[in-house]
Amino acid sequence: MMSETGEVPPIPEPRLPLTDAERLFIERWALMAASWGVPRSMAEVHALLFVTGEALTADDLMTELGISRGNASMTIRTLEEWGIVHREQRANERREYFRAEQDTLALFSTVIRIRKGREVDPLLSLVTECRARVEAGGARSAQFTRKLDDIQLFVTTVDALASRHLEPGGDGMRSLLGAFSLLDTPGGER
Amino acid sequence: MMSETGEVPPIPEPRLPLTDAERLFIERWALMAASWGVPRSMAEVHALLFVTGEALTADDLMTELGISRGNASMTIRTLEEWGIVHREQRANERREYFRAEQDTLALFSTVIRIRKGREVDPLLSLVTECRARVEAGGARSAQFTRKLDDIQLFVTTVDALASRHLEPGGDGMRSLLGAFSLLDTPGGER
DNA sequence: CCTAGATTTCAATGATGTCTGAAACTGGCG
DNA sequence: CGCCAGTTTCAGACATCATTGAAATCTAGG
Repeated sequence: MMSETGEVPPIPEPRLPLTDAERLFIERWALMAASWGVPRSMAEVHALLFVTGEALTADDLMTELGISRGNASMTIRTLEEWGIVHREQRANERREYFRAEQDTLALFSTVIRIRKGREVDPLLSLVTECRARVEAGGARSAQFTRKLDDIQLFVTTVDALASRHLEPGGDGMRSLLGAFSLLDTPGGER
Repeated sequence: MMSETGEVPPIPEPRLPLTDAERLFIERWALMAASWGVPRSMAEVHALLFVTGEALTADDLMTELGISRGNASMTIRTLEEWGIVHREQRANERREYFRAEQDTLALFSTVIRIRKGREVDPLLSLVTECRARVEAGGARSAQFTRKLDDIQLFVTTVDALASRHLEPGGDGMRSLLGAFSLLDTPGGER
């Protein structure tokens, strides 16, 4: 595929000389991913794509990060499902290239949306099911109901916020951060 | 307080007949804890203490949840460090009782504060260290710097919010939820 | 100072989830 | 039609982390 012309093919892929800063970023990003419940190698793949902004092949990922082909494949699929990595096809090229979402705030927005779905939304069905089973008679039922009310208050507020500012396409994240700064300036308490 | 008179001491501990709703709550809470990075048995212990609101002994926890003494001990220590469970000493009683924070929103506040420390704050040192290493010359250095700027914007905003509304003692959580509802009503975009 | 009830610690075990590597699959090209 | 570059799948190896249980430690009372 690169022997097409037969002349001066000395530099096959000048895409990937990483700087020190970039390497550090990848390492730390992967380390943090642990406390996020994200597999290390998945975080590495994403960090590499994110930080370079380049379109890379599966082999680039494998050699640069020292992971297996199978791992790279499955990881990329997941990243794609999350919507933070996209496939690209090059003319006259069989193999696929992968590129990461470059808008940092959109990335955070996506991550938060996914985690809200995993970690906050289930609380709502918890509340619903528990409500269906509290018998008014129980000694602790009043306290319990109050707790359920508070949980629901929390979840619905987060929900409203998310559906307003965290929708897939938009740049709602930036407006959300803006709104927060406004909240901060008045200096209401203490 | 009920064996005071010395007569009819037939029921040693009437603290713990759990209702169906309470049992369900504990089960689900523990299940969700998995996606939170919290050990299952730790979530169970906390859920039991939280949902009943009673002061329970280590043995209560062990028999009700079917966990070992060692596990109960270490788990309680951690919950104590997080500030959502407290020890109590009863007069004329050697063994300790444990009781959970009962204010639901204060609980969420604590959880969010802890997770921010684990998951958001490290981003700041990542940014700082990376900045120290970007050489202005690199081909991608401009893009990289922009990303670092955005990450820092995100972290500092979250930080400001947290230090204003999520401080240990206060009921800042309620005011935060209130502020969010305000944000929602105007209906700025789309 | 000793004893007994209660708690903490920690090495060994068990469970859970990630990663690898080889085999199966896909689709384009000679 | 069959080969080849590339991609996906999956069973088993491996690593990580929670949990146990017994031994060490602690503390109040005798």
